[in-house]
Amino acid sequence: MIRIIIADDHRLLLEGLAQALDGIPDLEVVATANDGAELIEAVDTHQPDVVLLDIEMPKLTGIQALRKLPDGGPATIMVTMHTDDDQRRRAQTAGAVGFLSKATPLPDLAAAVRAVNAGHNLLTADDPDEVMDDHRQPVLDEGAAALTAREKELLQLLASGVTSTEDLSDRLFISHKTVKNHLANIYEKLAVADRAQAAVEAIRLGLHRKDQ
Amino acid sequence: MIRIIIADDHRLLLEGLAQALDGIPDLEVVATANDGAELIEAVDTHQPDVVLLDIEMPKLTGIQALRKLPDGGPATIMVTMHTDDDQRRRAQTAGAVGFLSKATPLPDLAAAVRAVNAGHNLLTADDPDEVMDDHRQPVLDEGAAALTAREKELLQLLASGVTSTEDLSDRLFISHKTVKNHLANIYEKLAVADRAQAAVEAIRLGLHRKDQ
DNA sequence: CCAGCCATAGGACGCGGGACCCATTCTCCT
DNA sequence: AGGAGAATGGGTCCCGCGTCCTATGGCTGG
Repeated sequence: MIRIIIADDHRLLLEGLAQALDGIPDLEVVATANDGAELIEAVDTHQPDVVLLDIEMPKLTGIQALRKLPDGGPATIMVTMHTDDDQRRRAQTAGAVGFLSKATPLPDLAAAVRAVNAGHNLLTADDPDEVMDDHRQPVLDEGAAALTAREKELLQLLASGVTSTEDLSDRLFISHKTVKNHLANIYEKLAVADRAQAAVEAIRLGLHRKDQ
Repeated sequence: MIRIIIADDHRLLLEGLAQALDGIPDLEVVATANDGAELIEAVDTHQPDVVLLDIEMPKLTGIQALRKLPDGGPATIMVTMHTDDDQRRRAQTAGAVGFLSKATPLPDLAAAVRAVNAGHNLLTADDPDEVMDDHRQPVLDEGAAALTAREKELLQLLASGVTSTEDLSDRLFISHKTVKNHLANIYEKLAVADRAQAAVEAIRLGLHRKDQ
């Protein structure tokens, strides 16, 4: 479990990102900070593995806060609105080991967090993309990866509250028997015993939202 | 359930915020968009109740996208980095009914979403703060509010994948019969038909993580 | 004090769900 | 050409689940 602190003065980003990262199995957000001063205190209190730090912040800017962090402290990734080579250099000089835009997709951020936690410096690496790729992990476990398209459709319905064989067969335009066959296959792949457990698992896997 | 679409080119904010809002029982993020063009399409497809729209976006700015939305479409709240009276006026002229900084705390955003969904215009209201305060608490279904402590315990187990009457009675140290009585009461209060639907509903209500 | 609610427990009943069989048709990959 | 897997549909069997009804003890508020 990688322990993370996020610092950003934009609370919507801060609170949203905290919840999103917490939802990733191997990541844990132990604290959040609204400005540089709070960050210094939170790092001291919680001793995180990784810090995500916004460059633009009131009171103490990200770079200033970064300089105040102890040597040998947490690996720090700067997060910024506009990517700017000049700021990137200053971040590196101040001790950052990563530099990402706020336009980065969430899985990339997660990969970067794992990479710097493993000791990599994404700012000095020969091939940062390759380092990142090495720390991507499949979102789904192997059971879920083996699900067919039709089985996912059925799971989506289950997770949205369509639970009876009758309703499922109506929605999918197939017979009761076929629904029960699909369900039996799903139970085996997800290692569950009944449709209630399958629904819970489907939601955990994020299959309840949007198609595909 | 208030159906929401979020548009922002900063994916960390977009994906984080989407997950955070989805965690609120009466809110549902039905789609996200990375730019104005995607937003127009997503609104057409999903017909949301409320749109959260970043002002600064590539291709089509928030204001431009807002103008392209149909009259009588979703209530739109502009979300912006730097609060700027000039932009606020332009947003209002273009048809926005709310205007918030990205530094707004999450509960305030949720309150604003509920307020505009209820027909309020936060830009023209006499006392916007009072309108917001009136919508601060999530409107939980009355059924869920009527759940007893024991029923919530049972629902937590259900939502964590303990689904058979046998397992439930073992975990709660009560007889099979009592479990079935509790379940029947839960079904009535949540207006569901079986334990699979109850599990889905329990997760939606946020009863799956930590106690209380 | 007693009415009302909650948690507990039991009995009886009918239907649906899950387990284990099977077959057919397609598509895709080798 | 052949094989693997996916999607479809069928049959049987039995236990579990959901429904209805009843009952008792404990707590609480009017």
